[in-house]
Amino acid sequence: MAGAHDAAVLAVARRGDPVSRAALAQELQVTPQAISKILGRLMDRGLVEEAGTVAAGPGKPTTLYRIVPGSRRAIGLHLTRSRLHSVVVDLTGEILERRELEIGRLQPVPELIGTLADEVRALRDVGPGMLLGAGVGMPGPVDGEEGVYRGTSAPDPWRGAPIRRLLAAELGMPVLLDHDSRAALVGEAWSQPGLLRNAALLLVEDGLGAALCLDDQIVRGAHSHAGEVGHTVVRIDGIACPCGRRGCAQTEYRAALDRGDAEHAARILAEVVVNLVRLVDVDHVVLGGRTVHEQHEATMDAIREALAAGLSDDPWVHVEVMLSTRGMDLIAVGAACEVLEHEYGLPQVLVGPEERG
Amino acid sequence: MAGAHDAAVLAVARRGDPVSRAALAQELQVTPQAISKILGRLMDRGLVEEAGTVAAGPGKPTTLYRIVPGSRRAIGLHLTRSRLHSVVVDLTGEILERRELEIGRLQPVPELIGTLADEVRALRDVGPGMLLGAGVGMPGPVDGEEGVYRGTSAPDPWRGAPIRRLLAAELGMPVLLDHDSRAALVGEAWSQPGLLRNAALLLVEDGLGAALCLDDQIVRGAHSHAGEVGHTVVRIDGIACPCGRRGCAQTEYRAALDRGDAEHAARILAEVVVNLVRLVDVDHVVLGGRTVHEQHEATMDAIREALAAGLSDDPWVHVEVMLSTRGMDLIAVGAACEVLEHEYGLPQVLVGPEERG
DNA sequence: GACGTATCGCAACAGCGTTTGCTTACTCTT
DNA sequence: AAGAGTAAGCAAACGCTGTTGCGATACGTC
Repeated sequence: MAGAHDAAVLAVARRGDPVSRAALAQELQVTPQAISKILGRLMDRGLVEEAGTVAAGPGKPTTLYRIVPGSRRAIGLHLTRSRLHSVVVDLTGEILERRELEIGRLQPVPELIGTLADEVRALRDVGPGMLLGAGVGMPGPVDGEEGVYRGTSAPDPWRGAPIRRLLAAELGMPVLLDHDSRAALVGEAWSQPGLLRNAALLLVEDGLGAALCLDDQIVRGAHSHAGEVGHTVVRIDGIACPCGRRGCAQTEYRAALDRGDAEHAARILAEVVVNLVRLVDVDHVVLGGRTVHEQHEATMDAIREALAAGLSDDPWVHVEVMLSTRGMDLIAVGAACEVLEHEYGLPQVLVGPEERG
Repeated sequence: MAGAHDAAVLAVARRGDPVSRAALAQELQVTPQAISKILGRLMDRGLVEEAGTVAAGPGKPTTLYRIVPGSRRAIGLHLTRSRLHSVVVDLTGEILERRELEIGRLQPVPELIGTLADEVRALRDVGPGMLLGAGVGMPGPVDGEEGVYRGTSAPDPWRGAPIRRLLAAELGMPVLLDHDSRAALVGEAWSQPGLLRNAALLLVEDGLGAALCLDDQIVRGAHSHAGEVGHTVVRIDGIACPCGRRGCAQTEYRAALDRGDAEHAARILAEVVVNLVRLVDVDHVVLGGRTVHEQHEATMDAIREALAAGLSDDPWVHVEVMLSTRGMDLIAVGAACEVLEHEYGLPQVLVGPEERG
């Protein structure tokens, strides 16, 4: 696990307040001496710096350390069929600049890559620090490992496009591609380290998506398809869905909205959340996405109510429901944070036989 | 990650066929020299032995190694309100002996501990090898970390009982406690190493339970409650459930069975499985438990059909549906395998800030 | 019997965290 | 002002694990 402790120290530093070696040693369960070596490495890389000393009683005063937000940057793109939303963020995930582009028509893949590359180039020189690369978040089935948009069975010019490889070749920098909801959760977790060890994010845009983080690991699944919660059935024999089944959450939700029944729509989201909590037992649920943002209070109330009714009332099973801290930038910031996470996050756990492809 | 490679080598050896150093080096992505050291350690502990040589062409013939099944043993208990099923298994998870005990009435906790301990003592001296400890699998909310039966809000003499601590004290050996479905999945994964990297197990006993393994990690969740799939809603506004909500899978399933509609019952299980696959994207689904065993063919067909209908038809999203390999011993064997896993499995991943409680 | 080849194993080395002992820097007491 | 007490930090040695280099061993072929 090379770098696991380095990443953990960086995660603590990202919380904002300067920290002492002793506090880090306490939190990571290693000796202060090991923290010295870790901080030495991080300072050599320019990621961390000294932040003065505090004297609290007798003895040598404690040296404090803090993260250097401006030492690294990453670019994040949120791609949909109609718009392209772009941001540059610093090492802590704070936005340095933001761009917005309306896409008039469905571009063929080579043109799309050009459009994406132009946006990245426009942000390339914003802010200080080393630019690590660009992340792209988009809806629909995405293979994050391969960096390919899988698409559905329906005809689609983007289907099967190896976006990561093409864009990386075009730009000459590292590129990551992921599902929009997973990107969003990575972004939320990056800026609130330690809080979302076991969390789910529900993304309500045109469709309904989810992402899971269990034991500090983002769940991608066997085929990188985890989180397709929109076509989860909440009402057997319910409304027919284009996917061929009946009673899918996404279709029921949209039908309720279309007939003006916001209350019932909120209730469907609530049932989805409760089902999800029962299955994987997360203790934090984050809501995000364009649609939910408009009526978030009512939706959150409905979810909290359903959780209270559906779960055991013991205090040790409390589930915190919260709104995304990033608003409309949620996915673009998340895509950028995937790049940061890739470089400076906890190493992916992939042990066991035939560990790497 | 102390012992991660040792555990991985043991996992490969568990598959049965003797293996060479070169093959292990290839599979674990380490040098043959490292495999030498790892095998040396494992042989010192008696877990592995040489298994002859084979000469395949010019050069020094390859030495083969195999696991020593009789070197270790573990005891597994499957506890329900009416029965106690016990097994001893060897290091590979094979059953050495099995016992069955009817429990006439609901025993108070001290008496229950005595009953459990008696069964363990009866199996204590069966078979060769070092006895590692005992595992207990039981239905209902169980806190595997703490080894406590949480129970529901309903009055229950077992509620809050620290079974692990009490039984360990009584027996003077390590004891593990876990949810029945999680134990079952650990058992299945132990005897088929490498196959169930991303898998779900659906356990159909009196209730409906599930367990998840994602990226080779058993999912326990924030409160050790993961897998409570029985009270997942599959039909909003459906049949009233004792849990207070309507349309819970477990209640709908039982209602269908009670009115003799086996086909609809199977369909409900199928919807649960499809929902689960969509959310976490597992590529293996294992079915187990008393109830499903009687009609497994019909149930499995229904699930396969629903998966084919509900999932994209692309070949790279195939989901394998299989029946438990252990029949009625599923949970008892799984509980025993939790002990083996605890001792010789991949180390639990718990990195990051405030990593240990 | 000499030669090529593949496996095996010893020895030195490298990364990372721990242990141990000493130095530094500050406060409090006399 | 000098000394005692206390906490933080540094340096070197060590342990564990896997890697690299090189020589030893065992087999086939010419």
